[in-house]
Amino acid sequence: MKDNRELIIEVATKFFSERGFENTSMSKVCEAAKVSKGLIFHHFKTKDDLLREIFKKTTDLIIEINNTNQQDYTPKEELLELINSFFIQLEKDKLFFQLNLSMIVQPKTRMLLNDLIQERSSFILQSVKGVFEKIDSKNALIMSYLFIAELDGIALNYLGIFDTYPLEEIKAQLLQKYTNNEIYKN
Amino acid sequence: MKDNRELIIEVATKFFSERGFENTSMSKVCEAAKVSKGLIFHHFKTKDDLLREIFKKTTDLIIEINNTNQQDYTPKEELLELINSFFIQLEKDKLFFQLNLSMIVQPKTRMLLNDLIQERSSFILQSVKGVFEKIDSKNALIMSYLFIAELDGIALNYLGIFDTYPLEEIKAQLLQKYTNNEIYKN
Amino acid sequence: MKDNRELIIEVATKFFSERGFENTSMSKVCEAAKVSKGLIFHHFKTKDDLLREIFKKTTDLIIEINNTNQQDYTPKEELLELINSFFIQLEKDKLFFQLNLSMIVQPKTRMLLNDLIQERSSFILQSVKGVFEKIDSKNALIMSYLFIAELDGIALNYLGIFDTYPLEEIKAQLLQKYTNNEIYKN
Amino acid sequence: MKDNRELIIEVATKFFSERGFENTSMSKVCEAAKVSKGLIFHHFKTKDDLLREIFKKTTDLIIEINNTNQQDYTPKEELLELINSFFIQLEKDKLFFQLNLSMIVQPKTRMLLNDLIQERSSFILQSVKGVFEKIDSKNALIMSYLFIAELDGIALNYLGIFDTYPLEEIKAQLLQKYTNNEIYKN
DNA sequence: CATGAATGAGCCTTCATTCAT
DNA sequence: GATGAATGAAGGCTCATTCAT
Repeated sequence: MKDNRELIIEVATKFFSERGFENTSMSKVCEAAKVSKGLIFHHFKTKDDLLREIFKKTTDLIIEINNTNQQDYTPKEELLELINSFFIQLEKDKLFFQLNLSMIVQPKTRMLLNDLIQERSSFILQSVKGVFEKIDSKNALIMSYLFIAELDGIALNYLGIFDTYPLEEIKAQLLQKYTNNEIYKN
Repeated sequence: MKDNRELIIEVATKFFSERGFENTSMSKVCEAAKVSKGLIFHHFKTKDDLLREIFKKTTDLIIEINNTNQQDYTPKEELLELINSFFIQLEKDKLFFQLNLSMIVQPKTRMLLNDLIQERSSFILQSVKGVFEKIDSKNALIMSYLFIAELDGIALNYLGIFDTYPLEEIKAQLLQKYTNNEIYKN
Repeated sequence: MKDNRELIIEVATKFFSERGFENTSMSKVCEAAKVSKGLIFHHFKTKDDLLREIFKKTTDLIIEINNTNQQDYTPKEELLELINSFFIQLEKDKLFFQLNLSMIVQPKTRMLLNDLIQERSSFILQSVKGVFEKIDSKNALIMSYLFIAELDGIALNYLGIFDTYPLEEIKAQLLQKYTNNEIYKN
Repeated sequence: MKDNRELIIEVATKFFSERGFENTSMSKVCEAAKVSKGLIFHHFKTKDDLLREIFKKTTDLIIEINNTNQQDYTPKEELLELINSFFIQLEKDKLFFQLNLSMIVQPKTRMLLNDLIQERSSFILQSVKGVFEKIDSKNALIMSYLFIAELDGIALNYLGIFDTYPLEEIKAQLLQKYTNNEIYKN
């Protein structure tokens, strides 16, 4: 039989993604996981705890994805690889992005997860900055911020705002833009 | 005496921004507006209704802000003006952005507001595209999408992700980028 | 323009019949009658008042129906006429019976209408007894009670209990029964 | 300690009988049962659910009462026994009849219980028909309908319409009527 | 590790009624 | 006669959480 703790996390992640944290009750999670109400509180002290556990897991996943492309690429190749895997992931697992956005944007969950969010974001920032620095850009930091903003904005718009979003064209445009040497000259 | 309906909207907007829709109870709104519980349902059939009303108001505000800069600017000036007013607004009224992001990102509110969100976004897209087209860019549409994503991503990161966000530098970088002729050559 | 007071009574009667007294709100009545909330309370001090007014009206109607057949019939003909018009009315206006039954059976409405119910029932009892007495039955009173019970029971079963109710056959049986001289011999 | 679920049913049955379904709040039931508000919804998903549970229980009780007289009676004795136990029960437990009538007559509860009402009525009809068939009456079905209507009408009048109801005399009359051979000759 | 009865606060909503205009 | 804003109590129901077993 499957590990119950893991099962609960799985079900809760799915529910939090689809309906949001506030709109998912512990009871519903129990029901869907075919687990007693007592058990969920045995494994996670509170609902907030469960959320934090889930956030940590998604952070691990993000790091894992980013780590795989640490090969013997040139900096620019690294960048392209980053963009590439971002778009692939975005198309493959919308719910994953949905969950992360909503955890960050919802006032209550942001407060709850504040420390973990900071940890994760500074990791990502450093990671991206590492790449930009190698391209010898004078202002690697600012470029990293903008790069991240661009990708996050694309995810946001793709998921929440535009009914039809030309993901492919945008990806192409982005790839071209970061290959173009002009933008690094300032 | 102040108009109660308007007062309720004001208070609710503030609460929805600060704590989120799900985390704001109608009772709390009534209490803060010093109004009876019945009255809120006299003016708005449901809580969802109240949310829609608020979303419509923020859309109006967004349109209003964008309309003021339709003067005898050159296209590039228009763009700079757009960026400028975005950053000014972002710093001046974080809650306004917070509210809009969370309404769009929260699964439940997004569902509730879906039609209104589509309306608003296509208005914004057309509006931005109108500017890019005048700059004679071959792919005004894609550039518009990217431009919007960039700004949205900046708002998202500024509000939710990074504790310290170098807004000024980013703005400078952005202004420079969209003045630079290079990016329009493709 | 139609008289508003009458209009309200009409709409309320319909709603009370279809959904019951407790399940009909004054607001819904106002809405359906296209009348302001204030007006309904201008014409009827309370909801209970409105109910009593309606009950009185239905009593008037019942009396009216029963009075029309006070012609130069023989007693037995009178009885048959009574049965006849009961069945005709039952088929023609189920809601009318529905309303009367529910007003009498619902604890709250019965309490509210108690005096009016007693008035009406004793009128009906006297009316029926008047007929049975002429048939020279020794126990006209008991027969009247049973006669009324039979009709009420038929209405009750027809409306509420049996999905398919053989109203025609039952009517035939009843007509025959009260023509048969045997039942009067005791 | 007593079983809480059963206790809730008991209290609710009493309240539904005395004040009607719509006029009994879940809170009142909880209060009277000395049980938390949450518990009632733990055992019964909704108020409607609780009602259905109660209706089922009263059906069981009705069936149970009717089953006890399946002894070696002649058909006519069976009938008299039926009448007898009906009147005994009617005097002993007015509330029981009150509840059943109001559940059937109230538009909302009838809708809610429709399937269960049909089930119960057809059981009773078959049960009564079984007796009349043995008396070799050509039209057992119609007689059964009339018999049931008569008893239901008596209950209705006794409980709801007439302040003073000569139950004893009516019972006597009824017993005599169904002993009399005349009524079976057609 | 696992169950599910039990709690009590809180939520959205409805409703009869009042009152100033 | 007529309107509709305003009230406040009450209602059904949900939910995170606890605890005895």
